[in-house]
Amino acid sequence: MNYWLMKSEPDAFSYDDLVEKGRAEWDGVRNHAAQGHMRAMRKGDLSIFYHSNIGVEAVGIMEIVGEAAPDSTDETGKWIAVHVAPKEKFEKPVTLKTMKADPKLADMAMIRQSRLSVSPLTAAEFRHIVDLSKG
DNA sequence: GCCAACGTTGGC
DNA sequence: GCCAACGTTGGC
Repeated sequence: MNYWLMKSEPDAFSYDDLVEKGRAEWDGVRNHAAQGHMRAMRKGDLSIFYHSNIGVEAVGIMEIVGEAAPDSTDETGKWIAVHVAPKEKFEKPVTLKTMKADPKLADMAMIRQSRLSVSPLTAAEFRHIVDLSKG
């Protein structure tokens, strides 16, 4: 099982939007590094849902429920998307500030390369973020 | 193939 | 709104 972190601007698509839909295509990713990570995702993998720009915090966990398939919003046929479902909303979001200040998270791919919209997490990083969300 | 110009992302 | 990081485009 692998762990991931995926970003979305909440005014475009928030964790609550995902809860409401029950399942969604994670589309619109147009970056090769991010695409590579999505291709490596397998059913049952877990991902942190992160709100960029507004909130700037990790807000919950989602599960990968559908592996790489053509992105329905892409007409070129070059890009893929995965399907995700909500798993657990954090009681207390974990802010970027908190993550940046935590030495256990200093090597997080997203912190080292802030613009990467889909990034891998180690199991330890994932568990630590979940722990932080419980206060 | 190099690199400058430009566009986008995302934190602050 | 500003700016840094980074990706893409296009001239040469």
